[in-house]
Amino acid sequence: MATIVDVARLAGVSTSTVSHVLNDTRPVEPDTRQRVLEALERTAYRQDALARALRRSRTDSIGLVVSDAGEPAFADMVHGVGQAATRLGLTLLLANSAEDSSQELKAVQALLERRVDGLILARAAASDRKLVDLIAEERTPIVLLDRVFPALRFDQVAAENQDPMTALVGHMFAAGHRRFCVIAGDTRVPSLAERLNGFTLGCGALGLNPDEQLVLGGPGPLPDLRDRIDAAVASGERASAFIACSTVLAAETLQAFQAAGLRTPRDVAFATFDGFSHPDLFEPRITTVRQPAFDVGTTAVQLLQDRIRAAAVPRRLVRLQQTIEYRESTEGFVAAN
Amino acid sequence: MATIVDVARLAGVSTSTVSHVLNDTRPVEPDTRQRVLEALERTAYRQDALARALRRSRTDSIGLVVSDAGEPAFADMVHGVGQAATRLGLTLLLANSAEDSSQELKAVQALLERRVDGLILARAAASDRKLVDLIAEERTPIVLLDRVFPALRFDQVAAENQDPMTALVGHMFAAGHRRFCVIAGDTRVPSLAERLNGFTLGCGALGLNPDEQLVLGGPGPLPDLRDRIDAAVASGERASAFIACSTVLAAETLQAFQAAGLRTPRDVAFATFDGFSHPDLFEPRITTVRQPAFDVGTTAVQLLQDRIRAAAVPRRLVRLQQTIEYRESTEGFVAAN
DNA sequence: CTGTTAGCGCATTCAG
DNA sequence: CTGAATGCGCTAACAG
Repeated sequence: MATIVDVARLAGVSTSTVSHVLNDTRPVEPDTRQRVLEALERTAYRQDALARALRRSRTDSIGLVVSDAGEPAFADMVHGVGQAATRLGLTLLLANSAEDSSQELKAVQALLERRVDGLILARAAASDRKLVDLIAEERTPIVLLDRVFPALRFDQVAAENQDPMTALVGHMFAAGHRRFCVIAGDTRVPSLAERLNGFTLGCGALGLNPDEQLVLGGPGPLPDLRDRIDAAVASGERASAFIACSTVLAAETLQAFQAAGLRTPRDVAFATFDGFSHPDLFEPRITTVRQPAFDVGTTAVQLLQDRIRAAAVPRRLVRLQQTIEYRESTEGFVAAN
Repeated sequence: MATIVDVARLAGVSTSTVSHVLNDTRPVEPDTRQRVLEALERTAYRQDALARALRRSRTDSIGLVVSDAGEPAFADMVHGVGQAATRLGLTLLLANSAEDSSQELKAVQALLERRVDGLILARAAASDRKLVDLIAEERTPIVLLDRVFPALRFDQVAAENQDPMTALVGHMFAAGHRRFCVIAGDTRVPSLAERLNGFTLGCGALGLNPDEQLVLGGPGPLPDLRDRIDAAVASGERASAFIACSTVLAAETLQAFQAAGLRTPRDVAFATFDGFSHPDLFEPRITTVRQPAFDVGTTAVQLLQDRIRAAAVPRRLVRLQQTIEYRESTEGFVAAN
């Protein structure tokens, strides 16, 4: 590859002049500029972003590490981050931790070694203690995505989780439901904990006996989750309404329904967070609390960019509103009271 | 940040020794090594991948540019590429061209400037002529993903598209269908052209009159696609079987069915390529030609890695088999002959 | 308006 | 077994 030296020699100027026409960073006499331009052309010169970054100590790149690219909500966030980055002329370095704390730590270190200008991080359910220490001391700007820890000093973005859940419970209560089963998953994940919290609050406000509500999940992975759901579905005291707190949990629940020969909404009411694609094309049509995942992604980039350009701006925690898409799966129940 | 110089000073050795213990690239006396290790620890040294790459002229990173991260098949491929890259210790730089030729060109240039060791490229439907020239002359290894151009000299990976379509037509023919509508989309995309080709071949082999088959699509974007589908659906001479060649085309088609009050398979048979997630959880259950998208991604990385390590290996074009998942949407038709 | 030069942080050759 | 010195390709003082 041709370097700036080759170009300078061919144009009969100094490397500094070449650099300055490349970056338009100081005035250059029209005809010398012209000569440089031609030399650039003739040598098929391509800038070396590495050398440039080393010298300027800025890479114009940002890193993104997500805990689970499999979930559709994350896929949309990644998409949003990518688009926003492109729009700002930033290259995106992507790493997937697959919910694994050691992979996550390695990924963050790798991105930091590559001197990304900033980092967007959706922490795994259980981060390595080292990771927490590492990012706490890190000078590179960091934005937390989706999995929000208000106690930490970072800029953060996530959907509003608690209130929509409360509203959802209210909606189903109004339809006559009194016994709920909530498939909560691993509540070490903040978004899931917030959703469960909204559930509890909602029940309390409605005067429901919390003990009668079935909660599947807690602070840790639930290896026999599917069995637990099956049991809840088969129970003689079965809840009339089921709420899944994420797409994967929803899929498990629907499978359990199917295995038990239950249909929605005929036999049970059902609603989920995040949900599936094309929800109106298929049956059952499921009431879904939908987060603006793409926008969560673009917002993360925005926060990061602001932080990169002005370290002094106050820390921000942005919550984006979710939308409840009401569909048939929560309709048609008649209270048995 | 501490540099190698700081570490060397603290350990009382030369920078070269530090470098050698870091990379384990020449023998070092046990106790000097120990001193270096301690100094590394005390300074919280972090290697600078930029400087390292500049010096070694290798970045240990690969670039991926996809034409449409929205399609679920691409999302899976990205996932596969990411996982394979991680496994090989490569960082992934991701860019999305959004099917736009100028964005695509810019993305490729940006990645090349960052001196990726290799590039995986799912070309947009209509690439800029400049892009074609650029990659043709490029020395950086390149692998073509999903959108395959056998005439080009690159390593390439894609699913087998033609045969499964032929088989699918045969399956539906056996069920009694004689009039097909194929929603083919933009046939400048090789995978779509191959699928359409398989359709034509399949019809020919079955003695079907090609003129009676309705083909929606061709070499270019079809802006009024949905209108055309609606017309095909409303036609008095409506086909009894519809085949969509991609997920987005399938979604359009299902919407058209819905708008016309048609149900699958009661009123029309339907099948699609790529398809939707959780196909057995929802109705209609759609016969789907499913490609191993994740594996397509990992294979691309494998080919690229081989090429990076040995430029002389012969060029390879890998086709991965698709699976036809037969479901209700193509059952239950009784020939009207 | 332009050229000379000193590093950015590291790997690596060459001496010792 | 170790150190000194060079340069990867570029930007940005500084000097003219």
